[in-house]
Amino acid sequence: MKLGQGVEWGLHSCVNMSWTPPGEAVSSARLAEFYKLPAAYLNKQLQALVRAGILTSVSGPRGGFSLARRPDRISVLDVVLAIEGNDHAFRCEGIAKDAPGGSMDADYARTCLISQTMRHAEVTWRTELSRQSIAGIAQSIERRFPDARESTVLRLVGPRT
Amino acid sequence: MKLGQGVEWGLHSCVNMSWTPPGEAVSSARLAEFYKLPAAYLNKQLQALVRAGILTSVSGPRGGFSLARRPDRISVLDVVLAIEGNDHAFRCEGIAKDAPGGSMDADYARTCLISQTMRHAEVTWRTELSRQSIAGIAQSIERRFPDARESTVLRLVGPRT
DNA sequence: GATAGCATACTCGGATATTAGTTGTCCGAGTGCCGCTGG
DNA sequence: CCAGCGGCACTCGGACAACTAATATCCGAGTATGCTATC
Repeated sequence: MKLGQGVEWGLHSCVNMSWTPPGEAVSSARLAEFYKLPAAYLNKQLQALVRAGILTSVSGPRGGFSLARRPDRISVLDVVLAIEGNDHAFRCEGIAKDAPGGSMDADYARTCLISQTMRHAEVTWRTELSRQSIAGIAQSIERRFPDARESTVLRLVGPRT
Repeated sequence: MKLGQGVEWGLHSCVNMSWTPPGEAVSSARLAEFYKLPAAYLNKQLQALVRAGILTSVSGPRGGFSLARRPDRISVLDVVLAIEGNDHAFRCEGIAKDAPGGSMDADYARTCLISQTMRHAEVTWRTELSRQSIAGIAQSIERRFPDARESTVLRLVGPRT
């Protein structure tokens, strides 16, 4: 059970983009320099967020990424599923259907108690993540580090002219 | 976010072993034949459970694996962690310590709100799994399929002489 | 007939290939910006 | 001085390579079993 690095990058990027003024796009190169990350790979991860409808992207100069909807409408779960894929963590291959008494083959995921247990635990995990939104995290950060927002915006979009 | 196949095999094997008479060991070959699985690979997974203290193993004829403690003392989480490793799913690399205001470098896992959120969700997942025990699952299966236990034991240890 | 010794078959355990997935890099397509040219 | 136009720099997007982890397999170490030969 391991999550890809892109989840962390995607979440941080979304929080940062929730602070940038609307209409201003942030390029992946800028975000990558911010965190000292490989720019092209970060770009690749953000592409997944675009495909999931979380971000919008524009090409060309002054282009980049920006949130596709209000940050309080983007849950942490949305970002995780967009990057990791929405497959279930516990892949029940239904091995018991090959077992001797395997006449109960219909859909093993329901009848198998082990599968049910694992699925239920994963549902609680997903529910917990769906409760937290990008906006909520951003607010918590602002409360704890009052100048985080200002310094981040300054570094990302540069000093406003 | 993906769990290895060994988790499913390990859980099924533990449930089956909770039904076998105490003192009787079950070989990995027998379990593998039961589920139509590659025997050597299943053996490898069960080795991890032995290292974690969940199973005990004996070599030689009439040898095999058996539960190291009462099945109501073995949680699903124990099996999952034994096979998957007890690392956290969300690897917080502390990317923000490279960010401009990165003086808050001490231990980023605590101060980073994103890390906190992911960790908290994982804790609920683990808690849910720790509530379920091998014995509990076995009982539920027995309730739903009354003859599951008998047929399984018969198939695993053969007809008792 | 009983017992000690021995070959044997069976088991786990770890070392070793093979495959899939993640991580990282590169180049092309598209787009807005800037300067140049002509009126 | 102003409008139109062409080159250009910058961006995303997807295709390609390197590396890591999961999957699958094989052979050696050890042990209880069952047979055999001897007393």
